[in-house]
Amino acid sequence: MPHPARIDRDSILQTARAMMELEGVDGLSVNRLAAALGVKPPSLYHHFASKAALLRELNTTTNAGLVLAMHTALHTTDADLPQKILAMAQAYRIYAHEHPVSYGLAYTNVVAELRPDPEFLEKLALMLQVHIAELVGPGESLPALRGLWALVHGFVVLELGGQFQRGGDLDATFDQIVTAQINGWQR
Amino acid sequence: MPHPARIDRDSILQTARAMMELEGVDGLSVNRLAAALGVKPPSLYHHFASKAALLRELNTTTNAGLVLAMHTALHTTDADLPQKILAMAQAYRIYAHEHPVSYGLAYTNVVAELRPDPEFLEKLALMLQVHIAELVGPGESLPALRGLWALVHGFVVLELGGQFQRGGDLDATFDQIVTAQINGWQR
DNA sequence: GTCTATATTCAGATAGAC
DNA sequence: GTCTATCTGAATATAGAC
Repeated sequence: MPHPARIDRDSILQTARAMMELEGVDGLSVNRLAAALGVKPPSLYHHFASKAALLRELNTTTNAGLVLAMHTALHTTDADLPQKILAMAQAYRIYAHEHPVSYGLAYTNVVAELRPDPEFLEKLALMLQVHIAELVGPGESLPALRGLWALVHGFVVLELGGQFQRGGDLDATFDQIVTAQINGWQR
Repeated sequence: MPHPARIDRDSILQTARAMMELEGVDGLSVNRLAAALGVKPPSLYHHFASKAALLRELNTTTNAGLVLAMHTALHTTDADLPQKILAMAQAYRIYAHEHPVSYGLAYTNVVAELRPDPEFLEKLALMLQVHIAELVGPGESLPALRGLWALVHGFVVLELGGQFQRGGDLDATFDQIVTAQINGWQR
């Protein structure tokens, strides 16, 4: 058998993700990806229409990972409401730390072309919004959700970008600022 | 005179910035920049050692612009402390809106190579921290500063990235969440 | 200080044989 | 489904003449 099937969508995505995390978004080229898979570049185009399509799939995976992480955090905590929200924020941050390059691809550098299925974004958003609504009332739940998302996202991006140059306990800071944001809405 | 001086550092930076804002970071290539300046690519290398050096200067300009915008906002407001902090946050956001691509280059995609002089970052940080310290006390001023920065940065990046898909009055939301963060620290 | 000309490398993508 | 072979284009950067 000269050419048995050696790759499929999953193995491509997995390798692409690993390569991206190791060498940055720019380090992920079609040529290099093919080489890492032991295959020639044209083969990849039988599985993905374009590089953009591949990146879009990677972003979908990232969002699914975020949703799962938060879901798990939520259901392994039976504390009060503010604690549950904090637990989800922590899970989000941890996931971003574990996949910094993937997270950056999905949420900074945002090119419309690479935006994943909006359905996933809704899922992610609603999961948090439900609990926030309990805290601040349904009328304020959208701005409150956005404030929390902005806070968590901003913190993660700044710390991953090395912008907090004066050190300090960033884990503790994260908990403090999330708590402050929650408290600020409750009064 | 066959070859009079036609460009200098300032004109290069100005044109580079405009080109970047119009066509994105990837639209700014050395070749295209030279063409826009009516000059050939090699000429640029007499003014900047590399493309990275040029981008680093652009980032320094962005940070200087942020500092100036916040400084101006601060000194044209004589309200109480929370209002002053809000005014600075608003000025930061407006500046980012006016230079979205430059802002993105400076604060997302952060490659160490392109990081501007840390001195500017300190300036930017201290300006805010002084006022935050009055609000929360000096001991908490660093985490509080970081929380505010994360919130503002995160909000700006998400809105510029088109991630707030459900519409709404984002100006009002911004004021609300910044106020919530400030209130959360005051209790 | 700018030019012409070019080196070098790499990108994403495709045609057509097997 | 994978291959060989190749296209096309663009990128950053440099040597050396004027």
